[in-house]
This record gives sequence, C-alpha cells and structure tokens, in this order.
Amino acid sequence: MPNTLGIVRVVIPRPLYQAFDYHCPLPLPEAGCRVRVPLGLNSTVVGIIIESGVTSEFEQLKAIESVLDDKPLLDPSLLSLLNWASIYYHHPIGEVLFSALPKRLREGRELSENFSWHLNCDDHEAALVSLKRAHLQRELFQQLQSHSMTEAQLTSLHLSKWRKPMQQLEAKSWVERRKITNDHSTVQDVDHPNQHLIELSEEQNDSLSQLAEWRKSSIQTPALLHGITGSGKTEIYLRAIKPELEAGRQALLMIPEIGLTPQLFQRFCDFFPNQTVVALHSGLNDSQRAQNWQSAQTGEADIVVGTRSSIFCAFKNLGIIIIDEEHDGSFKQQEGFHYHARDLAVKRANQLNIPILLGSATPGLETLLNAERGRYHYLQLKKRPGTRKPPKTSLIDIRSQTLEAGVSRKLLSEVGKQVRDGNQVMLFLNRRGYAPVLLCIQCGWHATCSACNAEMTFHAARHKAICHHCGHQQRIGTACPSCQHPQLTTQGHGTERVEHLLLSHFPDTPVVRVDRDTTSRKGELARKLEIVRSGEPVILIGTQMLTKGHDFPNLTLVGILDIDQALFSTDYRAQEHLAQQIVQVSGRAGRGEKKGHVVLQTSQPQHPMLNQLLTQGYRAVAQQLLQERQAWQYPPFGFQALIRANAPQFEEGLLFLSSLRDDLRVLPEIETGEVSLLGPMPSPMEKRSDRYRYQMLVSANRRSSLHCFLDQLISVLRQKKKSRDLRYILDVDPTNFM
DNA sequence: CGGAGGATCAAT
DNA sequence: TTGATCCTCCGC
Repeated sequence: MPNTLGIVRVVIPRPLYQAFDYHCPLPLPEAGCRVRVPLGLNSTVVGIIIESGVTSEFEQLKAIESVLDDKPLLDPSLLSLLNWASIYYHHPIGEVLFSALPKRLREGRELSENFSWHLNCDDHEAALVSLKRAHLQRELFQQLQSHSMTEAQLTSLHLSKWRKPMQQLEAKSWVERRKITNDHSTVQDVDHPNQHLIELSEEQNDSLSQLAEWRKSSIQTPALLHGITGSGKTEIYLRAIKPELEAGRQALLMIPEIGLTPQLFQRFCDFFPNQTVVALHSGLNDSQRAQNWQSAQTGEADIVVGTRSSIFCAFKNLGIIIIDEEHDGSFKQQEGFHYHARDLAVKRANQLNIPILLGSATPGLETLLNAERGRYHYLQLKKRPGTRKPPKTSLIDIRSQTLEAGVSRKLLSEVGKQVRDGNQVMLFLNRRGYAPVLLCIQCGWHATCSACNAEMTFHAARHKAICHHCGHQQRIGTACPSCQHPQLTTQGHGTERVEHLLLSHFPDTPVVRVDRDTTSRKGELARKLEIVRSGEPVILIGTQMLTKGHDFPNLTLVGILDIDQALFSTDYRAQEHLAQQIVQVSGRAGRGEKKGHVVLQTSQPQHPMLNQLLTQGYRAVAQQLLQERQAWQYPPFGFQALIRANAPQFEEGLLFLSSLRDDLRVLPEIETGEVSLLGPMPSPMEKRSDRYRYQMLVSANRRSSLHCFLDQLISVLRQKKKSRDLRYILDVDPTNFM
C-alpha cells in the first residue's frame, strides 16, 4: 500500500459495541470528525472517527467515501466522556456517540454557516420614520441599533419570525449580513448596569463568596446549593457564571424538561445583554437545534440553557456547569440509551476540572449523601430574601370531610376566602383528564385499554376514553357500549373534573387549568401563565407542569389534593419523590409580599413521613429515608441495574430472562454473593402498547462488582439467540421500575 | 439496527 | 418450482 493512506477507527450509528477501521487518504481527519463510509454490501452510513492513525488487525479494509468535517465536531474531552458513558451504561458506543449530535448532524448534513446581522444605515432617524408602520422591521432595526445580533440570538431571543422583515431591511440596504469568523477571542464586556438591579441578601452574598473561594481550589469538586424554594438560587447561578464568562469561557445551565420558563431564559438574556444565550430543548425544530448546538461548539454562544441531552453539547471552552432542580427525574433518559444527565454532568466537570453547581430546594438522596460525606461542597440558603417567609402548611383529614370531586369542604371554603381577598389559588392534582375510571353500574363494563393492562381515563370535554400509557382512544357516547344502559359513571377524579367543580363553585373567578391536555398547542401555556402573572384573582388547577420554577407573586394558597396513593407505593423511591413534590408545590405559595399557606389533603394525617416533613422539613425526611435505604442496602448505598425485555407474545420476554438467569448462575459474582438477581418478573404493568414486559433486577453492594458483572452479562446477552421482535434494554442506576 | 442470503413452507 | 416469509448472521 503506497504511503498516501492511513487508517481511521470509525463508530457507526448501529447498536454495536465495536468500532470499524477504514482506509483514509492523508492527511487524516482528526478524531471527532464525521465521515461517510461504506457498510455491508451496498450501503453507506455516516460515522464518527474516534481514533485517527491506527493500525488495524483487520485484513480487508474498505476506504471511507468522504470526510464531512474539516474540524472535529466532538473534541477529545467530549469523546472521552462519551466513551466513558458507553462503558458505564454498557450501551453500544455507536448509539452513545450519535445521541450526542443533533439530528441534522447525525444525518450527515452540512454544518450551517452562522451569520450575524449588522446595521448599515447613515440616517437612523429617517429610517425609523419610514418604518413607522412596519412594526416587525422597526423592532428589528431598533434591536440592531443597540448591538449587532447573530442569527442564533435572533432566533432564540424573541423574534421567531425575523427572517422576512430582515430580508426587507436588507433589500433597503439598511442591514447587512456577515459571516461569523469571530469566536470570541475578544471577550465582550460582561458587566452591564442592569445586572445588579436585584440586590442580594446577606445569605446569598455569603454563598457567593463561598463559591468564589471554592473556585480557587486546584481540584474542582461539585457543589450542592441547597436553597429553599424562593430563596433566589437563580441569582446565585447568574453570578457564579459571570466570572467564567469574563474569563472568556462558556457556561452550561441544565434544567428539567418543562422547566424552561420563558422567564428564566429571559432573566439570563437580561443579565448578560452582551452575551449570546441559546436554548437546547424539545421545543426547537431540527434546524434551530443544530444551529444552537453548533454555536456552542464554535464558541459563538456563551451560555447554553438546555435540558437533559445538552450534557452532550460540544463547547469550545466550557467553564462551568449548573444543574437547576438537580433532583428532577427528567434528567434521567428513560428510553434507548438510558443515561443520567446529572451524573454525566458531574463526570464531565470532573474530566475538565471545572466547577459544577447542583441546585435544588429538595436535593436527591444521592446528592445529599455526597454532600454529607464531604464529596460535594455544601451550600445552603435557608431564607427567602427580604421579609418573605416560607408558607405555612397544614393537613386536612379527608376522612372527616365531605368531598366533592376529591376536594374537601374546608379547602373549598379556604379557596373562596382567598379569592374574595383578591388573591390567587393553586390546586395541584397529578392526574389529568376527568376521571381515571369509567364504568357502567348496570353490567360492570369499564373502559380498559386493549393494548395495555390499564384503565382508560375519561376525558369529558372530548367525549373520549384515552389510555395515558399508549394513547389509544375510544369515543364515549351516553350509553354503555356493552349493555346500552343509558348512564355511565366515573370513579376518582382528574384535573378536568376539579376544573368543573371550581367553575360551578366560583362562577365569577377565572379558573385556569394547566396540564398536557390544555397546553399542547404551542404558546398556550405561555398565554395561561400570562393570565396568572397579571395578578388578578385566579384559581389554577394543574398537574406537575405547574410545580416547576414558576413565580406567581400573588399566589397565597396552594392545595395539594391527592397524595394518598403515593404514600402506599411499593417503589422505594416514592416517598422521596412525594416529599420533593410536596415541597416544590408548596414553594409556589407566598412568593410575593403576602404570606403563603399550603393545605394538604390526606386520609393519613398521622403518616410519619408527612408529619416529619411538616414539623422538621425536607432535610430531616431525607435523612430518615437515607437511613432506611442504608438498612435495605438500596441506592445510594447499594448499586442496581435493571434488565428489561419485552415482546408482542405473552411471556416471551419472561422466558428470555429466565434463560438468561440460568446462563448467569455460573458467574463468579453470583456464586460469591457479591451480586444478586431478583426476578425475572412481570413489569408492574405487564402489557403496554401491545407488548408484554418483564424485568430482572441486578443488585450489588459495590459498584465495581456490579460493573464487572454487567460486562459479562452483556457478552452473554449478545451471544444469546433471540427472536427478532424481542427487545431488551439494560438500565444502569434505574430510577423507574414501571 | 438493517440488509442479505439461506431455510422453510404452501400452493402450483 | 416458485414466491413469500421467517431466521440468522454480519458489518471494517
């Protein structure tokens, strides 16, 4: 072979654990570049180089078809994180690597060129006068007057439809488009007069100086910011980010899935008006996503505000990671490549030796334990700024109350009182729809899903029964579908039903329902939140959508309707989640000048966890739960993985897992008892979306034993013959056992 | 995962 | 014998 060819190692977007070697003309592209390579007999796929200039064992190498990037998309540190994740989660490297890229780039598309827009006009006054009636153009013009804007800024900031008016301005030659070559080698002025409008409390300032001190140490350990709801964690985030930006570095702020309130994003834009803030979340389309991702990769963006998958975003020079609401379950990816973005963020920060700040009013037990063991720096905010006090919480024993749609008389009268006083009220019920059960009292028929082992939820306004697990729908008339009895009844209650109740009791007060059904249309949530923020008396009824991050200053009463189910859950994480949820929902009350009040309805007013939460607070509950976890050797004291298998045929997955268990019996970790297996058993909902689901739990007291065992498990699994429609997945550190 | 080539099977 | 369908294997 002449000396014009080298060899590159390429990862393919297939569920394969190995990489493939290809010939490649010199000079070799670097690791992290995409290539197009032939695969199999007559197809080509996009691959990513993970090593360049290797020697290959393999005899008949093919040559790559083309190189797609002249500079790496993924830098060595990100590649190493992804490689680590592939090993830790025992997931095929190809799928891991490709999950880091936005769809457009996965498909091998060209990088979009990034441009910025500049004003190019002598007489601003005259121009503005002539734009008197062209509002959009005028707004853009004024925007550009203060500073030039990149396309990413324009798209994410406020004007999603900026292109047309910009074209019109361009036609008049008042603006011009320039290709961005600047990668912020000249750092813009980060300081801005608007930044300091909010004065920090003594406690906040104290946290900040601790953070500054912490930043100085040569090895960066993570920091936990445990601040009660309303204590102003966002202000700390902003100021923790600031010095990094001043040093020319970038920041990543990770938020829960539905936590990106426009207010939070806006706060960041306002605080750093000279910096580029971009979002990465599910609300963006493919091209916005690719563009924002890329703007972080090139260094054009200074701050990325993103959900779970933004942990894989490439950065030119990442300086700090912040995770807001770090306890939130949505940081755990629950399908395909099951990773925990919070854990990976800690790993990434560690690899880069940069600071990471985990913020929450209700830190997860794992995080709290890390803080207690001194592995994380522990910061607390115990007060709300100013004179604002945390809300007072009381229980209503619903056993001694008349209930209407699950709402007690006592709570209803309290709602009435608050509304009459001009205040706002929020009722929290984590169940959408009208009622979870629809049945016929004559023949006993009830609406069950044909694809799942589940009741279908009745949605009254749509005259439908809908399965919340697979989406199947059935139209419901007035008569029973089975015996034609003219009246169907319901059991239980969802947000829609409570909304009806509230409308009938308080006809003069707006009732705003916020759940997936009422906010699926784009902009609908924002519109509803706007009503609430106007401050007028409003009764809000909603699911957990309502619990995250919102700030309603005029909200004085929070009612939590149905928690009894969670009190008796068999899932060992249920108590932790419930405590977090109660604290988070409660924290929506009393954020303004008026005092807040929280009412918890329950049939278990003597329940130890509830009482401890009310009298001693979240930290005490968490400590109690940690003790219980320790006694049982549950995480974070023990380590787990869950193998799930499902197939369209009844018990096929069960058979598969049983046979797997037999194969595993001879492994050393099982024989010594370092690792134990539980199951296989049916998943809590055995049939879902026409597939029968089973699972087997792997537990170990040491992480190293677990991982050593899983390595062997994967190789057994790979060799096992399996029917084509059987699917299995390994979930390391599972959080959800459904 | 996804294509291909071989095995299998019922209908011709 | 043939087309359809299932199955198993393999990818550089």
